Amino acid sequence: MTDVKPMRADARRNYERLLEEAQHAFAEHGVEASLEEIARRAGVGIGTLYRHFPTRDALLETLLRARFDAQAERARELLTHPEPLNALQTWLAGLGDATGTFRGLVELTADALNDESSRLYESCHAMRDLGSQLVERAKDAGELREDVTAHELLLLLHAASWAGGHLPGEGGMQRLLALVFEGLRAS
Amino acid sequence: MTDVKPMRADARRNYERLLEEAQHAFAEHGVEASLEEIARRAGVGIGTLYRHFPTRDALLETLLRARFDAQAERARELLTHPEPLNALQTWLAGLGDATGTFRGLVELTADALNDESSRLYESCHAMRDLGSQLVERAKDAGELREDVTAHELLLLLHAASWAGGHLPGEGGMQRLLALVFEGLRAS
DNA sequence: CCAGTAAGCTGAGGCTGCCTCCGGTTAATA
DNA sequence: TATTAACCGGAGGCAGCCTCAGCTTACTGG
Repeated sequence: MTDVKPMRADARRNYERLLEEAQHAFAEHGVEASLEEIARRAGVGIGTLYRHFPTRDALLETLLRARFDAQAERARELLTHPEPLNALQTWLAGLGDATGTFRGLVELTADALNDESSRLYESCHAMRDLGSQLVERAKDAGELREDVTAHELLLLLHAASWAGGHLPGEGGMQRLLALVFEGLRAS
Repeated sequence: MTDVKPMRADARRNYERLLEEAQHAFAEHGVEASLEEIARRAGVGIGTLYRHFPTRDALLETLLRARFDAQAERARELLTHPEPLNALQTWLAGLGDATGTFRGLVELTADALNDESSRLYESCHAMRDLGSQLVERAKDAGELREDVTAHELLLLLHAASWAGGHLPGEGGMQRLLALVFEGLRAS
């Protein structure tokens, strides 16, 4: 079906240089990094960047797909963890770390969850499904309130990740996520 | 001390036209709305906008200061509310509504909380202090866990507000805030 | 009422970034 | 080695940011 012709050698070279530089640029300047700068650093015309990645999202998506897959794999492992709620929390924390790598990435992924036409929506499909299974398992075990949805939890995670990015030190997200899971009321 | 000379009549007129248009523009397009567009709609050269508001933040701050004051006033009222934790939650919800009016505003205010040199930091000082008093009161009443700080709570509120803005319908923030306050564990 | 002047106004211009398009280049193929 | 489809490059049009030098005008005191 989708048996793509192999790329021409120069094309492949440029494609890979672009991905490298994009990774650096996004890590350093956030998801709004200048595309022209990326092309420049890759030693390639701006037109070439657009040929390979027609939109900024397409570029990001290519960089992120591997992570989504890894995150899905992690969920599969955690589905056999003896403590369902802990497993869920651990998984969410990992996801939070992943979305914290590029400044501004959380916004993108949060929006992607509500936009079925987005490329990112599609490419994190498997991951989301496995996340939902973790949620259901925690509910079935009576460890998680029944009225909360996987979608809401994912959003809460994104919120914690977002907030962590707006805190000076490291590990803010972990602390906030813990608070959310433990609750705020005095025991 | 700060007895400012009264503005020239034309200056005052322009200043007010600019604020009006800025309010519209930010409400419609979020905090990244085009400043040139604002100047254009106000029937004023771009230079005039920059004369009155040297930065985008200065413009925003002028628009927001009144809200901060109102929010501080609200906190003062709630300090006498019979249920301290409820009072705190109510106050936070109000604050969340306020930061939800302009798209992108939450990011700004969250950052301002960590940047003492920012104009916004200063201008929401009184409001923050009163918020802290609400937190202390809830702790003293034994309704709120002792180990959470006012700063963390404010950040959680911002997180919920942020997330609410990334949810399709209305009232997402309220729901998420409630979840955070009630906790996630099954009862 | 008028002239002098500080305060205020303007918008061209330099910069950066986005994205498109088409003439020129080159890797693959036979 | 000649052919050609695939690929590359970067000029150019657009929009937004911000500054600055030259012009205009509201106030003032006489």
